[in-house]
Amino acid sequence: MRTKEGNKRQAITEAAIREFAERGFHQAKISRIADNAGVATGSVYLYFRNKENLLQEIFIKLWQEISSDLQGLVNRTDLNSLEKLEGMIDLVVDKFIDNSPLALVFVNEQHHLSRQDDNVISPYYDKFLELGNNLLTNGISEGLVNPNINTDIARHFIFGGVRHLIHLWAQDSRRYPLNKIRQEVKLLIKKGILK
Amino acid sequence: MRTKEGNKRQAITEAAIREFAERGFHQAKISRIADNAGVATGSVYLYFRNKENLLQEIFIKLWQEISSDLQGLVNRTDLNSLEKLEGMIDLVVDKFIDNSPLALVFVNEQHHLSRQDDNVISPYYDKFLELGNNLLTNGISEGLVNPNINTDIARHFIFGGVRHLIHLWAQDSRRYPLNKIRQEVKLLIKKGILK
Amino acid sequence: MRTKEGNKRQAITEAAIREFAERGFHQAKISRIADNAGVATGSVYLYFRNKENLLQEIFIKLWQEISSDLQGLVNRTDLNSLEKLEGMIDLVVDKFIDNSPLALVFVNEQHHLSRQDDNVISPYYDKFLELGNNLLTNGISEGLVNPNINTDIARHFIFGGVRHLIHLWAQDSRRYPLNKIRQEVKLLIKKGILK
Amino acid sequence: MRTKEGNKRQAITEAAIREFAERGFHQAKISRIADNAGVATGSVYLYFRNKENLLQEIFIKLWQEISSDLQGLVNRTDLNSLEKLEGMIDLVVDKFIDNSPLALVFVNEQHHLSRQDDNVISPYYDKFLELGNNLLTNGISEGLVNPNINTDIARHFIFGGVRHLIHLWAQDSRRYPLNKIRQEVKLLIKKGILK
DNA sequence: GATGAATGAGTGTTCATTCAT
DNA sequence: TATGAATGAACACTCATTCAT
Repeated sequence: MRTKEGNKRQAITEAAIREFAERGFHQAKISRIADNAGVATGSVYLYFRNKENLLQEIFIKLWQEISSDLQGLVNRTDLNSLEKLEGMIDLVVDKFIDNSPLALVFVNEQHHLSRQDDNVISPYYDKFLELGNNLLTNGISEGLVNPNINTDIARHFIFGGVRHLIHLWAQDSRRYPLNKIRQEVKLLIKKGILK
Repeated sequence: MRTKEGNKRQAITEAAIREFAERGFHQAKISRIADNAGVATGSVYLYFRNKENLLQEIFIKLWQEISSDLQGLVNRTDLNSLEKLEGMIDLVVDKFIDNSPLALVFVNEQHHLSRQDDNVISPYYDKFLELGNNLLTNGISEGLVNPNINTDIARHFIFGGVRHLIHLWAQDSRRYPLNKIRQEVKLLIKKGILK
Repeated sequence: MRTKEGNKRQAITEAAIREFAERGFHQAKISRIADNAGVATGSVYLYFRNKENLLQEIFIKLWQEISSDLQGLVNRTDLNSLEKLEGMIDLVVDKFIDNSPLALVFVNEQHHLSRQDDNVISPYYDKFLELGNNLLTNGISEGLVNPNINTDIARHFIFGGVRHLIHLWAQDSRRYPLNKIRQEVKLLIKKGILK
Repeated sequence: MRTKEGNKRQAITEAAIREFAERGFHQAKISRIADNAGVATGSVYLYFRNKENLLQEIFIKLWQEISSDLQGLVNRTDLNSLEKLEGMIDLVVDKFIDNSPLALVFVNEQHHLSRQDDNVISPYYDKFLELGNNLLTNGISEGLVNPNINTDIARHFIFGGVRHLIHLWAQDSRRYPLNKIRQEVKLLIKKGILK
């Protein structure tokens, strides 16, 4: 069945996410993506410059959505820094909860992009992590966060931990349910690991 | 420059680590690895079955060393669970501290191997993480660790956080010095993020 | 020179026959076949699975044609066994008479295929030789053929003799003209070697 | 076990015959030949110029032996032309009867040599076939052989038939016992196929 | 816009041959 | 002579990308 006109770009993107998730960027074949999207091989190149760009666009869209959601979170005045930090975690988790292939791409293929010269997603990424920093810094001001921690490192530690747990979920969603992960991470942040 | 006899395997391995770190597995060229190792292209195949196996052997050696160091740590009776947990972090950090290309390979290319049928490193990996679990469980018994945490998730959270920080260091060792990372991670575990 | 559209498979096949005839299977280069066919190297793989399969398809086509011609011969009721045996010789000779490279491939490369697991041509080959046996057996019944001969061995003897003579012709068509070979073989079969 | 000194050349030759018979010239590996001969890879090159030459020497030795035996046959005065023709068949059959790998090499790999510029075996081959011609010609003079046949073609027909039957034997010695082949071929020559 | 046949650059791997020991 | 580790040329095959239709 031919995909509805105008939906081709979307269909290609979705097929690409599944292909990249399943095989990794280099084993992914444009022709298979096209097949699964219900379009001709050549049509992929009407919407995307090349294979690299196809991956890039997936990340751009993902980060734009995260970024947009983030804006709403930042603007809320009814939440303190800790609650906003939790909000960030929810936001990321919710982004993947019904799209585990996207999670696998997010976790496994980001380093392909950072290797490129024109790292178009780093602005989003940086902004995201900068907010993490702000929240931790503000949290210190608000007396919520331990003032002895290095906020730069702490945010990356949390990001890395969450990223890895999302990977586990995407591979084995039974053993590592995303909602349990979300809950446990918040607990770890709030209560710490030690007694 | 011809490499000293008997060092060829080692020279190839080291050149491969640099190549894999710099370009990633798929962009890595056997001929460039051979060149940089000072051997002929064909010589790579005297020591390694194929490109995949070359990567695999790098991981096997790395995990064997970690595993061996781990054994010594486990057997110590002068350390409590928390100290052993810190020891695990030191152990990983020390493994990479003078070999940032190896760190990049470790962080970026592990998923190539897990995709393979004969995942020869997962026994090491599993054992490593199992120890993390044991230490957290024992830590609870010893009254050191917060009994409300899910130890399975917590160990992965810590592993992911450390892994991500090592990646940052390997890319920008000035901004993220490994010793600072080590110190901050221990602090985060001990004191938690919140006040 | 670009080959007319739709003729590519045919052009590749013909170039392959010439290449295999001239150099033998292992010295044959896909890139040279493609060049001589006026197509790109990769295009060979649009039509043939691999080099082996390219040879195989040449044999399949050849044997299918022989098999088809054979069917017509078998069904004729106006010929006795001896005349049909002569018909088989004509049939084989006519298959090669304007295609000596094909003859060389037929004679020199058949053993590559028989070495393979999926010997797709042996059904044709077996059927062909089975008919030889039938004709000799019937010939005995009809009182035309010497009843003391072993028909199984005799058919192979004739086949081998013809095959070898075709080889000679393909190498030196002046000294061993195909029509003369055809005529002499029939004479040898009919009159025998001895007086 | 190391091969007795001075026997290395022989051991290599025998291993090569087995290897060539089993895999064909191009799939044959020098290193495997050396292994099976109980010598080092490099040692093969002490006795043979290269792989091609190794095959060549096998054929030279074979044809020299045939040639030598042939000499004895030619010189006999107690045999008529027909008996000498039968003697040629016996001579060839006896050459292979306890060495079927050699037969396979003889049948399958001869065309590798003819492709070469310096066809060192063709003198032997030509001499052998020339004798066939002489015997048939003399046979005509003696009133034994059908004077209407083309002796040039007839000798090749017989040679090709015998060669093909030897191939069958080498592949399936039960179904096509060499002594039966010998007997049937003589019968076919003497009595002809037709009644 | 859409197609998919055609392109051809790129590379992992093999193995005959060499040569330092 | 003998070794076997080392060499490096050679090539089948893949697949991202193009372009005539």
